[in-house]
Amino acid sequence: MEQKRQRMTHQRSVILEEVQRCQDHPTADEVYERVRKRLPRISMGTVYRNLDVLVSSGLIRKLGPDFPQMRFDGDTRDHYHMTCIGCGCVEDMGIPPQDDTVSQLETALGKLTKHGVFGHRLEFFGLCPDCREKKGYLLEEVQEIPSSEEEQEHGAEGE
Amino acid sequence: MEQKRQRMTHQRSVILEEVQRCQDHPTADEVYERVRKRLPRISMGTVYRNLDVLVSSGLIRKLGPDFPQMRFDGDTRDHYHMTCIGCGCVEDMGIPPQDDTVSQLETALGKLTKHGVFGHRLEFFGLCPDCREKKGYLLEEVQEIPSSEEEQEHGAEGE
DNA sequence: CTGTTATCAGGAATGGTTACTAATAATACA
DNA sequence: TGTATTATTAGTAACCATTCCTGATAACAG
Ligand SMILES: [Mn+2]
Ligand SMILES: [Mn+2]
Ligand SMILES: [Zn+2]
Ligand SMILES: [Zn+2]
Repeated sequence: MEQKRQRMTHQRSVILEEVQRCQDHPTADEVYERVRKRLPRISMGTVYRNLDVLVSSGLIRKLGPDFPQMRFDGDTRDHYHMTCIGCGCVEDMGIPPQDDTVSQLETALGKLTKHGVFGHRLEFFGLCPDCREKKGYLLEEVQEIPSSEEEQEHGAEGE
Repeated sequence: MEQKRQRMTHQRSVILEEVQRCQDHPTADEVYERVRKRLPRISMGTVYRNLDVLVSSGLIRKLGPDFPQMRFDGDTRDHYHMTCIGCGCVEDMGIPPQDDTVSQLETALGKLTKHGVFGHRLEFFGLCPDCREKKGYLLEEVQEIPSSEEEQEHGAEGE
């Protein structure tokens, strides 16, 4: 399973340039619109394909829904969730959040409020008990799937 | 604009029961499958409609992508983002995260690692400068849109 | 009961994304 | 500098989750 080496096409480099140019966070169709001004014949599929290539080679990052489906929770109390990157299931965190950490976070948030921030969300990624049992998972597949969620954000840390 | 008062239909109560029964976090189609065992003629549209009604009346919660589109970032350095609940844009947080808060968070995370957690994501919600300018926004529309993102999760706090 | 009308089932439409295919062009190397 | 190999392309169809539309049904106020 050797990775086929990839070519630098005109389309790919233009897409990269356009994503890097501004410091905003364009959606795929916004990238498409920008690129189309320079390459009027480019297709949406090419944009999506190259964005993925660029993400997996680390040249850009993907922000976005980790899983596209909405989920519902009959428990309306405040609690944290862990999304399993193995199977995509969502579990309540068995361990209650460290209160001091959270309150520090909220204190920091308070300072940010005057800058327009008034809410946050903290979510966890990991492996559910079922997926943990299927050993070797961590070593094999984990690197592939979450090229978008694993190391993606800010504070995400490897073990 | 008085809200039309809602009826308690058989379908609605069954959907509520099924979401509340287990403590997992079903997707809409999983709810559909469960409900269908009791109401074989129910339709997917009914499930979606009622899930939304139940969410907005506070009986259940919605977890899920706040915005369904992926976004891309040409800046691969670690940094936080704020999603504007007014227009949906994503901005870099002007203010760097408080290091002590983040390190505390990661310390707490370390403890969780042995429970299968090995990553997290922290994102912020707020109003971008453009939307902040359109005053009254906060008072008018904010309550409607984020019935799902505003107070939804764990640590989300009002100002 | 009865009239009003919120809600229903069914199906079509939408939006974002991915998959397929024959044609094209980037690169290794002769 | 050709030429062969094959990754990549444009275009289009398929996909999936969700929303919208319709005439029929049923909840419930009076
Ligand atoms: Mn939960
Ligand atoms: Mn950014
Ligand atoms: Zn799992
Ligand atoms: Zn905005």
